[in-house]
Formats: sequence, structure tokens, C-alpha cells
Amino acid sequence: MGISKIDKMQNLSKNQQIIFDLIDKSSEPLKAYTILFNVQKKGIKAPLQVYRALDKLVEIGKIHKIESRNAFIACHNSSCQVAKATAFSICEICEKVTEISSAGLSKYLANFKDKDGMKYSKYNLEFFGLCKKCR
Amino acid sequence: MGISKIDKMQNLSKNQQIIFDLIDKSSEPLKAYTILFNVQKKGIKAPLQVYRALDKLVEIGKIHKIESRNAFIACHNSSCQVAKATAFSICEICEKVTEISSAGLSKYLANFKDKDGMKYSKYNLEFFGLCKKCR
DNA sequence: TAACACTATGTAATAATATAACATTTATAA
DNA sequence: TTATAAATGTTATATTATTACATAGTGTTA
Ligand SMILES: [Zn+2]
Ligand SMILES: [Zn+2]
Ligand SMILES: [Zn+2]
Ligand SMILES: [Zn+2]
Repeated sequence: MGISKIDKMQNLSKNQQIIFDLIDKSSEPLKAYTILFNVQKKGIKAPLQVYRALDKLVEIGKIHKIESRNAFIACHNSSCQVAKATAFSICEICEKVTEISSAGLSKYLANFKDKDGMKYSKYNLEFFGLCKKCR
Repeated sequence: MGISKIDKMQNLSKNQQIIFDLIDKSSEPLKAYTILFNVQKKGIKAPLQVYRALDKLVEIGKIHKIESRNAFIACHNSSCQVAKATAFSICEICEKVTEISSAGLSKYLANFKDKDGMKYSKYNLEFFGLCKKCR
């Protein structure tokens, strides 16, 4: 049994919850200043308030940063703890981003050994291509 | 037979060559403004001159961007054409970055199919952990 | 050569992304 | 309650990257 959505929901502070809700209901990755603009009516006025909430949400695995886009999406692997082992597909035309949840892939990467025999439990993988719609 | 170092060397413009040389001889990934600072004595004075050269060097595969660090390293896979299929290990303490060159890994990722059966020839993978020295 | 297309360069201004520093408040728990 | 950690508020600033426009070089071909 994984961590339920309810479990993951609690413990968020006010700003964290406001910002998570915005990201979670978004159909696309959101950038920090887009988030800032959209939560100003809720009293979050400064970049730092956004970045602090984002840092925390990333840390606890509720959102992920898409490094190549400087944008954030909610984690929809509600039943996994892969906050530190992430994989995404990114459409180079419409910029749609999808989190990849593949047991085979995560197993392969978690067990991958480099030339020194070193394993890595933490990684981020971004695939690029065209999504179904754009192909 | 792959592309030789000589082949890769030619065709660079003046600014591209200056900036590539700096990155290539660096023992660590370099950030754009660090590069700018270091090439000002050679007449490259503006950020845009640096970013344009970086864009081109990335495009032709002579350097790679480490997305999670906003920094650039020279490609040392001189005999491969994987400009668009990159993997790195990053030490979370000393920030040492190493390009991973594993036929097994690149084969696995190039053949990976997502839920829709989609394959991706382009990807970027960043592993995080501790390097030999820092372990 | 001349005309053309293409690539690269120079320069200034500005946009976008992210953090430092410091004061205060709120939540948690011994 | 007292102590501790976590979160917030605010201002200023640092870092990373692009827009816009003008100019110069390079190679191709009419
Ligand atoms: Zn996730
Ligand atoms: Zn698309
Ligand atoms: Zn490479
Ligand atoms: Zn290290």
C-alpha cells in the first residue's frame, strides 16, 4: 500500500497549499513567476514566498521541477515515493509534459552501475519528442 | 569509425572557438557568466555573444548543458554522435560532473517505449549521488 | 564580378529566474 | 510553559537569458 492522496495532502502550510493547488489543477507545467502572478490575489506577493513553497513541495515529492523548462508539475504517481527518481516526456512542439511511471525503467535506472560500479538512487530523466497530437 | 577530434574541431567561428577552448580545458562545468568573465580579455564583452556561441556548440554536440546546474561541459565522447542523448553523474557535495558513456544505457533508453508505445531518440539523464572522493 | 543567402558579430537594453538578509510569526513538542 | 523548528513577510539584489536592431564576414552561383 502506497501513500494515499489524503496522506500526501495534509501537513501543507497555507502558502504551500495555495501553490500546490494551483499547480495540481494546471494542465501544463507552471513557471515560478506565472505562479506568483496567479496567487497574488491570495496574498502571496513576493517571489521568495513562491520559491520557498516550491522548494518544500519538491522536497516532499508533491511536485517536480522540469529542469529543462524551469517549470513545475504536480506528481501524479500518488502511490509511489519516487520524488527523487523522476522521468518525463516532453513534447518539443506543444510543450506537453507527462510524468513517466514505468516499473521497468525505474528498476533499470536504480540498478544502473557506472564504470566505477557506482549506483544512483536519485536521478532525473527527460525524454524529448513529439506527443500523440503533434505527431 | 566515428567523428575524429579534428573533424569536430574545424568550422568553429572565432567566438565559438574561444568559448569552446575555455570549456574544454576546464575541469568543471562552467556557467555562462563565468565564461563571459573569462573571455572578456579576448574581446567577448556581452552575454549574448556567449549565449550565441553556447547555443551553437550545444547544437553541434561539442558541449552539453547540465540542466540542473545551468552549466556547460565539453563532450568527451569524441567517437559518438550522442549530442541529443546525454547522461551525466553529478556529485551533490563537490559538484563534480562526469559524462556517462554506456552502450547499455543508451541502448536501453533509445529503445524505451512509453505507455503509448512511443520511443524517444532524444533525452537527458542526470544521476545524483556522491563521487568517489566524497563518499 | 555581382547578387544573393546564410552565418556570425557587436551593442544596448531588458526580461526572466532565483537568492540573500533580516525581522517576525506560527506550529510542534518536550 | 519554554524551547525548537518551520513558515512567513518584506526589501533588495544576484543570476540567467533574450529582444531588437545594426553590421560584417563567408560561401554560392548567376
Ligand atoms: Zn512523481
Ligand atoms: Zn505536442
Ligand atoms: Zn557527450
Ligand atoms: Zn564529490
